[in-house]
Amino acid sequence: MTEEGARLSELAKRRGFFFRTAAAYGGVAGFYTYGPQGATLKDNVEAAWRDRFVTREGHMEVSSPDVMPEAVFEASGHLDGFDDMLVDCPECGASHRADHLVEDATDVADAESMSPQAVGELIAEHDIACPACGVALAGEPVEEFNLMFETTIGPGSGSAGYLRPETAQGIFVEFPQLAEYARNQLPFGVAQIGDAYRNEISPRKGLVRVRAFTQAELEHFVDPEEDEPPIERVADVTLPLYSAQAQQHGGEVRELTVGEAIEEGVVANDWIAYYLGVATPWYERIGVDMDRFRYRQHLPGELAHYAADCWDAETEVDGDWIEATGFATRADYDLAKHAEHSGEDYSVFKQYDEPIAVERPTVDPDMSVLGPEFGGAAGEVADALRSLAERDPDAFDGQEVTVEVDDTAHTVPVEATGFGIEEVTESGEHVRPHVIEPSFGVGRLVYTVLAHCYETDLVDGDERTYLALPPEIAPTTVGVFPLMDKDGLGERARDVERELRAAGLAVAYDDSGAIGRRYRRQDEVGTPFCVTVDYDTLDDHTVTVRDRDSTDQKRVAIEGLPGTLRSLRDGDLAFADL
RNA sequence: GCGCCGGUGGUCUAGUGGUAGGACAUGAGCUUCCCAAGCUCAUAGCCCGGGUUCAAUUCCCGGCCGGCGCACCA
Repeated sequence: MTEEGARLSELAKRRGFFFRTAAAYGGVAGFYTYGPQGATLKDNVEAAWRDRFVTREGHMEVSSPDVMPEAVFEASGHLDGFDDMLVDCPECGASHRADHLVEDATDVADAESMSPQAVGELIAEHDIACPACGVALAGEPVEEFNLMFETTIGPGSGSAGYLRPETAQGIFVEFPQLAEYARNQLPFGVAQIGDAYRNEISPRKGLVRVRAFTQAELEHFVDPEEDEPPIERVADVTLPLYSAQAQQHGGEVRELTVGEAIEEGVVANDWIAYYLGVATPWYERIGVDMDRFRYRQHLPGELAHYAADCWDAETEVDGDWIEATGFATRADYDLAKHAEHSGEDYSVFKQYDEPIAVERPTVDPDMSVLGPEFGGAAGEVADALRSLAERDPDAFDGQEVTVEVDDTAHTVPVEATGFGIEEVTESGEHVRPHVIEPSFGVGRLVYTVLAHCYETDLVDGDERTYLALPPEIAPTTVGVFPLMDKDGLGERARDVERELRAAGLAVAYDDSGAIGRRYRRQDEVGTPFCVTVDYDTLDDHTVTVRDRDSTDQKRVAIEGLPGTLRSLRDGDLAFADL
């Protein structure tokens, strides 16, 4: 780990932001516990997200269980698609995707859907060798590795359940209920902040790749034909865009406004462009250094199979770019899958302005003919006729029509099918919404903010470390100190502390050691303001308020202090204007 | 999952085949009093298991954890 990451994890552990889980038992890779500072910081980031992406957008929020039954992930594709087949080289120990080796060496196109045994046999048949060292891999076991954590629901063997690998499925699966709640009116957005779990092969880099992590996801359901985002609200926001084309041809990040990006077609999807415009000021609001930030478009080969386009918000920490958010278009992939697997209706009914008349082929089979003719199969023949009429009305042009039921052809005189063209009135249609998905990794944002807010400077010749966290997300808003803990100063300071807490402020009280040391303690956890009770306080009921970033102090009357500090926290008042 | 390197108080580290020393931090006290001052005292450590040995924190093996590289990251 390079310097930035090292000093960050040192500070995080020492000051209670985050640390390895269950270190007493040797720890466990890929799991981190947020300490007192970190948990509050994370809460504040989530609150800021909720404010911007739920409350102010008028979306709704849900909270679904972390464990879902197997069927959900069969439908979503995670059960198969989240499964990697690995084969290890006996010589050099390199680990390879077995299905990829087979696809490269044979004309098999979709080895991923085959059984591991079958893939192993193909490796032997085609004498596939280790790409790293050339040793034959025949006979080496092909092992499946699914990135989902499995569990059982209920006693005994129970039924299979999985910890969700993304919070999104908890939204998609409930779509019928949520659409009903939204009174079947598109567009609407459903958000969820919650934990997701992936049994990563190799967790790395502190909070960046972990096995249990918090996502803040928004699924915005839109009518693909009609709905347009309110681009004008964000048209002037500047986006640092690193397009797929730029990545492939040695280009660089381009600064374009949302309006320009759409105009030039750099961001093809207006909804994605809209959310990039919403998100950009938000990152700045929570303390991301926008000079170490970019939007990177997925390369064609990187795209998920359901995604037409995807942009990641990336932040630079330690020389690496961290994927902090994915802005994806998922089209109707998930809703279609759940509709297919569950048999439920994952669409909304869109009423036309005016009902329209349409001609529709219908059949009304004469069962007194079909019954005697086909016996028990008569019902199925009738169904087959109905679906044929829908698909291919021209089939009924002749004297007879033939349908297949269970591989048996049945021929029916057209006049017995009751075929006709009927004029019906349609008052609307079923629309399957498309989904725009901004998906935020909360832990990665917390990590970024800590890294980007880490500052050092000199105060009276002494080096100082402080976290320049925005007051809104700082875990503690104000430190309260008596200049000395005697002559009644401590009691006065306790009064101030109580008053500030009662006003809903996050307060840290500290009376240990010298005043300078207490300032430095609060600096290191990013507390933006400190209030000190001194001898003047006893006479004139004022205190000093000290600003973290400038270390400047101002005298402020105790009366009105809670309101002043709240205004400072909420950004309604700047310290310089005190 | 593989390879290389590593693991000593809360943190950073010194050192050793005979179980450890410092700095910072923390707590108590004195002192000082608006930016990590000083003094005294105190708390606190050799990742886990097995082996070799009279004796293992030290050497060997395995595990766990971490860093880096490879692979992986719908």
